[in-house]
Amino acid sequence: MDPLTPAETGPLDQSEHERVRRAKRDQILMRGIDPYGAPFPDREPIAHLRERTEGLSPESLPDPPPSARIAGRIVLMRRFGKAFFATLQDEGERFQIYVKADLLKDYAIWAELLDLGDIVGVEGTFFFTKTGEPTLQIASLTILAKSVRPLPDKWHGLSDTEARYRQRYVDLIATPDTHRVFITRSLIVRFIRNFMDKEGFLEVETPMMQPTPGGALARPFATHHNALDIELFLRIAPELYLKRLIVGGMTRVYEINRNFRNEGVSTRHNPEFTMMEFYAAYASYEELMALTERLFSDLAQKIHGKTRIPFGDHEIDLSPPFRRISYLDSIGQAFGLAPEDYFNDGRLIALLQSKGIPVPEPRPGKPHVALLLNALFEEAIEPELTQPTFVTGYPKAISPLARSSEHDPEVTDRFELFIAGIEVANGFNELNDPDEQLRRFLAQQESRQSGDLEAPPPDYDYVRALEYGLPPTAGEGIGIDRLVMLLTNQTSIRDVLLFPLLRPDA
RNA sequence: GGGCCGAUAGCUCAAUUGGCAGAGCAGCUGACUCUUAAUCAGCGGGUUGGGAGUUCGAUCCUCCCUCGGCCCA
Repeated sequence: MDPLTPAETGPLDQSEHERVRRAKRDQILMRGIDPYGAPFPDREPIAHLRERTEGLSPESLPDPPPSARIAGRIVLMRRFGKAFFATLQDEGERFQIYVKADLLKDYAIWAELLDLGDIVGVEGTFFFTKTGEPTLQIASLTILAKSVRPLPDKWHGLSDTEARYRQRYVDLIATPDTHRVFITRSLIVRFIRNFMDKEGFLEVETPMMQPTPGGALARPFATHHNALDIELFLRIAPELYLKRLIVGGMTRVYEINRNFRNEGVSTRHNPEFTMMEFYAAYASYEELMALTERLFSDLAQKIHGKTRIPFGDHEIDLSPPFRRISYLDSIGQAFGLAPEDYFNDGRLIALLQSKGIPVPEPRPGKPHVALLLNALFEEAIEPELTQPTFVTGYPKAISPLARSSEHDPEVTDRFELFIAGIEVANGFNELNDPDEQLRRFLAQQESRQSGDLEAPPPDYDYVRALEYGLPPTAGEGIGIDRLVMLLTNQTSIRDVLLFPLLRPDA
């Protein structure tokens, strides 16, 4: 094999380390050994070997001792003259192996040509070292992949955040905690599916590419289908499709999948994120709040073994019931505002000014009063939403898909759940009057035409579905990434996404 | 979009007032058959993110750009 030329390697730089490792790889090759080995079947996961040998001690070691066949990446190596210890890592778990010259054919080759980062398969017998470390004494060794790049520092690992996100594979090798977060993430999602199934919900999958994006206020990503020659949008929410299913007679449905919103990135936002949406016919949003409390406390039990969990500098108590406050009344109480002034623009502006809070500029398509209320809410209420809190009683003006309350037509039967100041869930009684829905769509279209790019276009087929009759239905969305953040104590969404969106490397 | 901070060897980090760019790990050579961040002796390794400017002289000061982090919108 001819060495690659710089023109061929392109942006893949070659350090001295890499040249040395490539030379070692070539020496392995020259001995007739494939440095990128064949499959290694029937290997036992290291975690399993650990479990299997857990109860053993040097005194209770059976004769003959257990044997094992494991594979993994060499992450530590301690060489002596005619023997070496190495630590193999497999699925984030580590196990020590001991290789002796008088027990392994070709010992000299491996002692010379193996590097940190190489992946090997080994067979040997279990024993305890003098210091009591469970170890596998190796009788055969196969190289499965030669690594030609050096690993990060064995002690400090990879701490450069940018490198951790761009080269997640290296982060996963070097940072066992990263591996653990994503194992936990998988556990959480599986637990939620199980929970929803037991609650009688049917898991469904609805289009991610939609001709008419809707179900949320956000700018979509646009794409194009060549064969049909049509414009399509990556979904901003599955909402309108899921409610079509309720019209069709599926009474309880849920979907866990990706949404895409063409907006900025932050510690809480990634343009693609995972959401669970679910809808329950004949139910009310109060039932969903109760379900959410159960789900969250069960999850905390499952992941932490208790409902008080650490997050950043706080301890969050996820045992039900969660605190409930009213959006409008909490603002009213915080600022001494009378209910008849809740929607009084002039009064709200005066209030903001007297508190030295910047008065939000009117924006196309948004009722100004909604922006004013939101400014007050963010100032006085949001900072106090550390412990789980359901905020209810949102004004109709900021809830275009929610049904108006029977008691007060100005507010909707809606809640948002805040934990650690993060909005993790949003649910409401769905609007099922087709004519009212059409009016709200048309109002959004007007906003759109006056420049509000987040207002979705009308979805006439959805209105037609409502005309067939949508039973009274409660629906909710739970941000899975944010929930995983809470349960794994990660304060940035990027740390619970394997591959967060970054600007391409220069 | 705005403010603040950061980018130095493969990795983790230093570098005094602007004066020869260093250490640990990793690598290479040698010793070592129970180490575990192995140890001991020796050696090599840099476009200081990119560009421009000031200066006798720039990792350091100024400006522009790229990428990232945190906070704000």
